[in-house]
Amino acid sequence: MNQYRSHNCSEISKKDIGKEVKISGWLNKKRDHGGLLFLDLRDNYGITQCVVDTEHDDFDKVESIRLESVLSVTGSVVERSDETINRNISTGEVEIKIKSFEVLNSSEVIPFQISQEDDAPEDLRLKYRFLDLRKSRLHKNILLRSNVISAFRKKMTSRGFAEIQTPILSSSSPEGARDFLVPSRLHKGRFYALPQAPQIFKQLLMVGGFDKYFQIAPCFRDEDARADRSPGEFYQLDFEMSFVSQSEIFEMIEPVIFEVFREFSINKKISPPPFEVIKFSEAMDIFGTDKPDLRNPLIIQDFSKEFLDSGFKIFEDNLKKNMVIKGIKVPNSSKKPRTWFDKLNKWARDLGQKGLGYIIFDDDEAKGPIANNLKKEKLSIIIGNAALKNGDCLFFISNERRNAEKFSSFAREKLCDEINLREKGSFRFCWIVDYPMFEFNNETKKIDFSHNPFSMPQGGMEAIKNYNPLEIIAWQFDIVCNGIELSSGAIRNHKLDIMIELFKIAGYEENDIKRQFGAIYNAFKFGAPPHGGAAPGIDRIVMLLAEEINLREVVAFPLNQQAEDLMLGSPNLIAKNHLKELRLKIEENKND
RNA sequence: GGGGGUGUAGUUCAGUUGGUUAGAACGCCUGCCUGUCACGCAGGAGGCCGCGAGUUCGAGUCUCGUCACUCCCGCCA
Repeated sequence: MNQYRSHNCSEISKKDIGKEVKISGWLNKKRDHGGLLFLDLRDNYGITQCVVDTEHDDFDKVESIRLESVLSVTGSVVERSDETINRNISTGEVEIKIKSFEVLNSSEVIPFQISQEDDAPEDLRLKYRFLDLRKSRLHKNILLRSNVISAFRKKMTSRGFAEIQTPILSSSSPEGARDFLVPSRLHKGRFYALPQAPQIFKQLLMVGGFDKYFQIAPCFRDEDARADRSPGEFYQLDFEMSFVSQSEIFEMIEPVIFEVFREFSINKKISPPPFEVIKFSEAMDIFGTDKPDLRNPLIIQDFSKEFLDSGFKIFEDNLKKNMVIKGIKVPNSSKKPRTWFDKLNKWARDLGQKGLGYIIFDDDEAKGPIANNLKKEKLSIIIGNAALKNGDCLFFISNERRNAEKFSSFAREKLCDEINLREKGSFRFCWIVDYPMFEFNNETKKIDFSHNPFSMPQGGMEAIKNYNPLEIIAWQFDIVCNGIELSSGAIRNHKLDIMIELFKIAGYEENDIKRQFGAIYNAFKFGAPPHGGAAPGIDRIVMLLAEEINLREVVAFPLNQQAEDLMLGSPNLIAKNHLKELRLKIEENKND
């Protein structure tokens, strides 16, 4: 028999009545009746109530044990009377009458409550993460994460994917996010970099003939945090396949994701495969973003044409300045008080817009300052094109295209929540496809890669020869769920001549590729198979499944927003001799 | 790098137009209590009101600065 327990804290039941058992765990709660004392013992699996009364010689000692101490209890399993059964816990029909006990490790007074939610500040929770992890919500999240990862492993393995590790000490890449650097002791002045993703390695695995690769891959990016973006590190279900088309990648991964969401969510409506496919350009038009939340029924329409020569001076002037006019129709809003519209207007101004104009449609007529200034025939065209019905409002955003798209996507979300239109209890997946290969950089006035320089352009060399670079579409795609980007992927470019042409467009010479991406350049001269893949973000998937809005709630030991570990105190200062060995010197700056 | 929010007891919060000794709940300590499971009852301890200036007869409250945390923008091919 195990030294510490015969059962865990969730498994003792009526069938054990009369048995002598031993359990160990944390003292979750005490209820002291003076002559009678109840102790709830908690472990990873559940809670068991133990009871002791003054007949026991060590009653006073038990009474004085502090919450969250670890103890083991030996005693007999006793049936509870009907009126004292606790239906909330699995062991609620029985309790343990304590014969003997041992405090295995006592606890000081805890800095925040564990047996009940107490909204402790996050920095305190992070400092005492080992206590925070005992709380049922976080504990469940971390176990969920474990189960999700394990399910992904099984599903990928059963589909013939090989799990292969790639290096953590890798080399800095010139494009993309800032790297974390690791100084080399053996090579003065040289650095490793932690991989932003195993991108190059997985492509080289394809060149190495492995056909189907996956990995639960840590990725490191030295960029600022968001609620859904951990600073420092995060995990992806990284996978890559040879001899596949985009649609075959979709067919492979859709059921994997669907099944995981179905297995690990309760009572949720989940988009079944095949997922909706939306072109990037279409998404930008309708949603103003390439990560639309499809639970939000509102859509964005363009009204630039309608406002030409319309009589509404402000928008006419904007159109002359090459701006656009976007509209969002919102149902059930015409009866909102004036203050509601004023607040929305203020909200828009706070976000740097000139305002948020609107037409109210009620009693079969359009009202409000914009409607009053519009020529009649233009107004009826707008009403017709927006299909306005009584009760609707049509909100307008006017700005330069990029800005208008971005803000209208915010407005679409804001208005949806204002009217409470968001579909509840569902996971809505879609693919965003056909990303442009290049984009025009307004600052440098040059053409840049818009997404991933290693994606295959649709149409291959023909497209490069026959189209304006900004019209070239890449075999590049994202998976989006409820407005969160879960994954991006691509059919990779495995042809060196095409790659050289693409890099030329972006202003690089062949030698630049050779120098910066030497391994790929080399490998693609020796028989690279056509290949492609993607990398769904594990943290975000678990976050959605756990219904958390912050990534830190699904990571066991997260960094805070400033990328510090408040428990270990990292990043920390390094001893002089350690630095010396690495031949590093810290430059003191007066401004620091 | 920039913008917003928050900062009062161990924790969550209240604190009036600036005005006596800064309150409550939970937690902690002490006592009472033999069927609780948010146990109950009584009492007690616990405060650099984030920090620093300033205005004022007087600042938790007003002003400026600063720090911490958080959300967002930039950034994240």
